Amino acid sequence: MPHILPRTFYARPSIVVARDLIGKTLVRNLAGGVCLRGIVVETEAYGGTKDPASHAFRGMTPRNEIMFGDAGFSYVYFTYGFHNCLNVVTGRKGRAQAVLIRAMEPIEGLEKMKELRGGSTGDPVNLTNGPGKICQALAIDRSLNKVDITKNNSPIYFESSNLEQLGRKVLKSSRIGISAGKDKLWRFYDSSSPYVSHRGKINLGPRLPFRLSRP
DNA sequence: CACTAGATTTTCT
DNA sequence: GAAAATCTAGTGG
Repeated sequence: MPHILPRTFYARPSIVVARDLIGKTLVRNLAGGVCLRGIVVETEAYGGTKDPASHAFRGMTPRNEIMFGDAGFSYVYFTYGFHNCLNVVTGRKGRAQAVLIRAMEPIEGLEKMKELRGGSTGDPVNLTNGPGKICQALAIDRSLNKVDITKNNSPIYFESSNLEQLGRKVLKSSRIGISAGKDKLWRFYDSSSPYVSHRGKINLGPRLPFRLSRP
């Protein structure tokens, strides 16, 4: 039986949480009882004030304040004038660690996701193969910043998945889109998922068919 | 398929 | 004032 990931899951180093979130289910409850779900296939870990790529590198600001709080809360930020990105706060209070959710495989509510993404996106993979795309497909914006993601009435939470054990191979690489801290291999992804972002540049491994075709 | 320019606005220096 | 944890459309091979 799937269960909501508790705060103890998040209260560990971001690198561990990022790795363990691969294969978990991201659940987004919309108003009106609509539920959207997807399997997490790509994440990135961000350290606190010691990580030059982290928003917390230069200390606490109004934007990153939630990173300095307890684990198990959302950190949603807006960037490049267009896009929102979803993170979960991890580690011990004050450490300011977080994990960026970069890609997922949709498993429920695909029609609603398409609609939120503005209709056809060409290749179905384009629905959720990037941090900005996930937020658009799941209707996530800054109004969902600082949300407790360990409650079953939360608009966002993660749960354990029956699909976790389906032979996923988790690989790691340097993080994407950053200028400092590229030496750290803190990006984790399911090597066989077609939904992983930046395929072909960094990712090796075969592009398998849609995972939903599996039992 | 590979590469890049351009969009657009928040955030912090 | 500059940079940004990105995306899309467009070009060229």
